[in-house]
Amino acid sequence: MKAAELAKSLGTTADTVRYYTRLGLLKPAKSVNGYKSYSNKEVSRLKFILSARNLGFSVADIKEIINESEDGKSACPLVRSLIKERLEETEKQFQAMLALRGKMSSALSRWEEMEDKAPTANMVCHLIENFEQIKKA
Amino acid sequence: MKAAELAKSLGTTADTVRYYTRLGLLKPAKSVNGYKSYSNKEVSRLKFILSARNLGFSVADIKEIINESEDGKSACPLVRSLIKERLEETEKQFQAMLALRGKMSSALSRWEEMEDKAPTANMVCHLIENFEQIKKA
DNA sequence: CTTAGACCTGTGTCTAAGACACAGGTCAAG
DNA sequence: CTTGACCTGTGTCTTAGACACAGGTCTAAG
Repeated sequence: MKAAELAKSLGTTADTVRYYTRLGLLKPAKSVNGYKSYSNKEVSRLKFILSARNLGFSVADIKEIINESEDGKSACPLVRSLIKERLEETEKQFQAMLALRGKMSSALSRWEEMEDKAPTANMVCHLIENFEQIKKA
Repeated sequence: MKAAELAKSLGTTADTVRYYTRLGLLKPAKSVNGYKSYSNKEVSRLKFILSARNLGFSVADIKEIINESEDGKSACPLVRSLIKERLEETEKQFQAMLALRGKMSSALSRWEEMEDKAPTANMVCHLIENFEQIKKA
């Protein structure tokens, strides 16, 4: 099985397959022609990686998880602790995006009623430069 | 004014100042000793950049905006159209994060009641591997 | 004047997770 | 045997700075 076939069978790209292979998450055999040859084991391995990515784990997390399981240990405790961390990060980013979205949207609606101004020596764009101040007023 | 002074006066880092300088957004004079020397014009320029970053513009956007204004044109139309784009992107990312947060949080709570399992030949971690399926059941 | 130490410099490299470019290899149809 | 479609591995690029590092500057003490 070639990289592109594996990729297509799981709905991802050959570049992604090659990336995981470069990192050592997939370990294909070298086929005769020098191409990498992926077996059924790689299919389920990739399926696992994609599921984990989908749940918010980083590739580094996944590497750690796989290493643990390859040592014969249960990865479950690690998995639980990692997702706790990732969820906290996600929550922070989520709040940040929420705030940003509000700011952007309020800027957009305010700016639609404001006139254009030419730049001056100390002003690039009055829309941006006055935004925070106006807000306070 | 040295990079670190400029940075501190606006609550950012010297690395950030140097980064913007590298990109040509700040154009300090060369001081005698070879260090870069920032004037008051750079202070207001940096203030502008930080405000724009804060509103969700990318550094590339800001470069574009500054170029427009340095051509003597009003950057306002560009600014409005850029923020519209950025807001749409932010909205998409926001929805994605919302969904991800929900998925992660539901995974976490479910996994806390599930037992550890040792890995098998075709299973790295049953928590992850069974998550989507269980959800459907 | 000298020296120590604190602080600063510019430059180069690193990050995540692939996407993209590219020179070249493979392979089926003709 | 050749054309063309598709594939390969490798190297570089992306964001917005952070960090490392060898060395320069500057102030205070001796």
